[in-house]
Amino acid sequence: MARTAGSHSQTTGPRVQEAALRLFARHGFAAVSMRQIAAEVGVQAGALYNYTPDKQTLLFDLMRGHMDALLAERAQRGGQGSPAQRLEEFTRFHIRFHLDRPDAVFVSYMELRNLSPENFERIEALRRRYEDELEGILRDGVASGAFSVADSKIATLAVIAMLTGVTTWYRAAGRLSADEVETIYWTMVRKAVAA
Amino acid sequence: MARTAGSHSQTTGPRVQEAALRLFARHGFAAVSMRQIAAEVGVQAGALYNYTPDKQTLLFDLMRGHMDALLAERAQRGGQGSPAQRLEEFTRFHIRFHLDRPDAVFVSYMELRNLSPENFERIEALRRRYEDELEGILRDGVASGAFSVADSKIATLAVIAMLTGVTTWYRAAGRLSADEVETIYWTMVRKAVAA
DNA sequence: GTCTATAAGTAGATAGAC
DNA sequence: GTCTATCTACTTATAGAC
Repeated sequence: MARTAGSHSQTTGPRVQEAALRLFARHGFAAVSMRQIAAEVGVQAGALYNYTPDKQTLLFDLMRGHMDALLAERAQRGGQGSPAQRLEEFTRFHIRFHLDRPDAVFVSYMELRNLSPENFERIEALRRRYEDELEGILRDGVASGAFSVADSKIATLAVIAMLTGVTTWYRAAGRLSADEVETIYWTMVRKAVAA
Repeated sequence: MARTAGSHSQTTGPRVQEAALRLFARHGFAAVSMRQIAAEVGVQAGALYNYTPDKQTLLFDLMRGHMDALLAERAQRGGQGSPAQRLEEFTRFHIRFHLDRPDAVFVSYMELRNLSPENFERIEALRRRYEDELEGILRDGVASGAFSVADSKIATLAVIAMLTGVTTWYRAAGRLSADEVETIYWTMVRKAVAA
């Protein structure tokens, strides 16, 4: 039987990552034991060490994978058009990307404290690259007179905080579709930075 | 020598709470042991149990204390004036209150997962009361024609997420005073919900 | 109120059989 | 590649001396 399109891999490596992501999101990195992850996958704890040298690296790999996917998808969608068009595209992309990966978002924002200093710096560098793209859009809009913000860096962080907050309350089964949510947030972002 | 005004209590109970708050904020509830808290206070681990029945209750008391202080300060400042005036007051209050207590904010938003189900529900009820006040302001403004938002509940959560985000980057030693930050955020909030 | 000592259980990680 | 077994260290919480 052919593998179902879009189904998850049946090999153990990816299943370890999926189980760890789900458990870390639900209970927190420090509260989850390697034995719990192993039980979720259906192997014994010792077997996990075929796939990660230690628990810290497992966390780091999850977070780096999330940030890499975020930046890779941004790179694909070349920001074209006016600042307002680019801002709308960024806003809708950010919401959609984050709603599609609630566990990865949760872990990537909540478990920064549990990264070793070196790993923390690597993740922060990736996050800054993402923020810099939004700040560039805002700066361009200010330069062209389309936008007005007192401080482009603060506006960047404010917009991202507002948009990322969707993940704390959105449920796919709720009264609003992802598309409706995007439109509501885009209206607020557009007005907040308007000239 | 008289006790310095505003100095912390010298009794052990409050010092346990302060140490726990600081350590939970820095490393996370699950990653901090009772021994670490005791070492920070300067006693042995067993002595902590004179001040809390268990670690879970210690966390809950910290979070309830934070929410109680938040609601108590709101109750003092009766929301008077036009919706726009009340929204500005709420915005400035929220930023100031949260910047004054970075550790309590961090713990209260990050450690919800580590509360027992009963304790989680109690904290959530307090948080909803706070959100409801902002939603009331937004609803009143929409009714009077001063504001325009597509969905008052989503606008409430979006504004709070944006404002609370300040705590992730603000440093008292940075280039902006708390007052300047308040003004920048108020400008964005005002425009985002403007009619 | 704080101490020392300890109970009873769990943690991350490794060794070696299969 | 997975298992069982194990090492060492640490966990929360309690008991009883002072």
